[in-house]
Amino acid sequence: MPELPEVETMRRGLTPVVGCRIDDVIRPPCRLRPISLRPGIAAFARRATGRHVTAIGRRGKRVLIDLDDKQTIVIEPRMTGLVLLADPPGTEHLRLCFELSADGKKDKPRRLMFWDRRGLGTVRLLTSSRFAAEIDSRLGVDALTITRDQLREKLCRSRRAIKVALLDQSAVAGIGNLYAAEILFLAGVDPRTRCDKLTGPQWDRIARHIAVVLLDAIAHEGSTLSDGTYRNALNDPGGYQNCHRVYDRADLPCLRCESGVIRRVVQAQRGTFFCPVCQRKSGRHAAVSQNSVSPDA
DNA sequence: CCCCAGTCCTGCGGGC
DNA sequence: TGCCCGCAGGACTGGG
Repeated sequence: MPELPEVETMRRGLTPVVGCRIDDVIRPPCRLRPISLRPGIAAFARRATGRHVTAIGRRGKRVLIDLDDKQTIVIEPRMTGLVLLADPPGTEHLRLCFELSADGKKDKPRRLMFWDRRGLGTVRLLTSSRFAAEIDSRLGVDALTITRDQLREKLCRSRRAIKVALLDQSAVAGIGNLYAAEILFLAGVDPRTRCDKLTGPQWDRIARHIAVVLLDAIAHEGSTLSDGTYRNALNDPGGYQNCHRVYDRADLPCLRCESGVIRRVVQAQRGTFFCPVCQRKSGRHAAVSQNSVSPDA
């Protein structure tokens, strides 16, 4: 499931597309239900064809492709979407193709593809005013740059559990289910703790470990789970799955304390993984920062 | 406003 | 062996 580190890795792999011209936008034949595409394919192709790509960006879990007339293509991979320059894992889930040219420049990609096994992903072509209305106004500060004070100000009055609040993209953009679990583990905070009950030191540790975990995951090029779906733009898997401390480790011993057993509970209909020993509600337990399991050790 | 449940979707694995 | 059902969850919507 692409979260911020996976989408950032996609973005970095897509930079060769900058300078390319979009020659056509094609929805390949697909027996499955079509993904959400706005506007429809005819208007999408008409508005994008002939435009040059000026930048590849990212906001939260969305890939942004800026065009030379201030339009932006916004791709949301959601659960299983991939943005690829290399050939996709298979053609039956290929959802959208951008045909590219580069005015004789060598080594430029000829196609950019959106592949999505489950089809929950979306692709939109937005004008700058629509971008402001649909992206800027709805997403919080990007998780990679949010400060402790911004995070605390945004959430400290909420009665939601901190794990649920971290998934709210209008508060902080980019954290999903997997990284929320890893962040709260390293911060030593029980994921069920209400935001309005968190102490100052706990906010410090949460904010610090948002950056620690996301940067470390980007350095490993994201997490490719056991279903093998996630791939970067060149169809290569990430490596951070080998660094997970709690996610998908229910009933296994805690890698840090070795006395706790990782628990799985359900919060807001999503699985939450945590160590009941290392992550106590009292907050008395120190963050996991001096241990070999931790990235900042 | 705040928060939760339901919805979309496909592939996979457990149970029978 | 094969079928069915439940589960996975990001983002949005509707309702309490």
